[in-house]
Amino acid sequence: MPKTETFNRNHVLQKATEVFHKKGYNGTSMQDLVDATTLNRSSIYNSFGSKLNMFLEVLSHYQSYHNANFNQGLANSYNAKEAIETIFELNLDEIVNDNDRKGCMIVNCKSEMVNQEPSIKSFMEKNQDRMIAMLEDIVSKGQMEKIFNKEQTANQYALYLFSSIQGLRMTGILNKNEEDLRNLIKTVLKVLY
Amino acid sequence: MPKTETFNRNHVLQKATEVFHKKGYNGTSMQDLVDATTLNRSSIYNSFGSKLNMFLEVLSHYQSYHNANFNQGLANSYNAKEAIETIFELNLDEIVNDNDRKGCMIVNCKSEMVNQEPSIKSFMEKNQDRMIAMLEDIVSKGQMEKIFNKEQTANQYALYLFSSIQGLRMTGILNKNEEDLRNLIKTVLKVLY
DNA sequence: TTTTAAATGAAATGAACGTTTCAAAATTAA
DNA sequence: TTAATTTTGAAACGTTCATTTCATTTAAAA
Repeated sequence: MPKTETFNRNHVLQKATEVFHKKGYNGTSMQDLVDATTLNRSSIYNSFGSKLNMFLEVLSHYQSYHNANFNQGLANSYNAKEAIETIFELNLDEIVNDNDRKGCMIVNCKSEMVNQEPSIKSFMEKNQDRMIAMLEDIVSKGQMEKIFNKEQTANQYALYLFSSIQGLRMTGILNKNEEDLRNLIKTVLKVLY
Repeated sequence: MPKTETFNRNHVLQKATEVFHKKGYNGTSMQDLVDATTLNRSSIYNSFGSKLNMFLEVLSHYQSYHNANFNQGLANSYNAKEAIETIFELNLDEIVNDNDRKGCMIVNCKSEMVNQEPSIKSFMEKNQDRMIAMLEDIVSKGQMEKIFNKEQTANQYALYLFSSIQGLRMTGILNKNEEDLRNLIKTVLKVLY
């Protein structure tokens, strides 16, 4: 009986992601989203409820796209050392290909909205927990394989790596010199071996 | 002959800094600034020209306040190791005392505006150059004193430290556990010794 | 005291903001 | 074809945006 949703929700989210990533939440207007998605203003509100709600979906979309990328990289890794190096390599790729210096959308959003919007704060807390759990898992395996030292706990190293990734993403906004960044990563990882 | 500027420009900048730091550039309205400074709307435009121009002055104000803090810390340091530790300690203090999780205003602004506003990009490039030059100088001294190793150049270590500070500030937005952060800093600095 | 320029107050500018409304068009299942 | 429901278009909502205007008030230098 009903007319079913005709537009491709993922495609719309992708277009919305590009705008939000480029301009940030407060810098993006509803008109920007109408233009980018070529959806009608009413359709956006019908389907997403509000600008904030759409942004939250966009964040999840961006996050799962990233995770898919990471998981594929990790699946192809022989051991913990390679897994960690893959994570940093994927981040490096994103930096080098980020021609308009947008940075990581999740890092940007954390800096823009955590202290303003509880739903975003909660998203970021879960994101951090998940990231650290994943890193801790890898480090832990590396320590059992004696590839990584045990001078600090896997959890401590995980927080260190999480912090280093954020630093790398911030640094990569202005410095996209691949040699510099590879060296930076090398220095970051040295402490594990 | 003329009536001279009666309001305290530094005090006004301080109040404006608090708003911009809390809400970000796009999240701050002219009304917010009128309320915070208790200056008249016209006076703000007379004295600062535009919102963007005021923000640029605010950034410099924030930066020089920071530099003063850092320089005092550095002046009291016996050697390069202490100097670097002081820099991280001062950042840790700011994180722990940042009750509303605003993060570092310069990091936030970099993530919000570098790809949108050329004047901000230029500010951030200069900021980065200055920071790295300062860090390189300290590392270089530490290497001469044989307190730091020479496995990487002073410039490479400086970029690493710059990146680590940004990571620390991003991490400190959600994680303000002092033990965690001290451990993180310890891990960051280990590679130098 | 007069001159000069800055600070103020309050209102207005027009554009943009996020959101709502609702009738018309489109599409699918019965 | 009919009934059900979503998408669309376009306009409008009231609010807020950054900025301008200008007459008035203030205060210091001449």
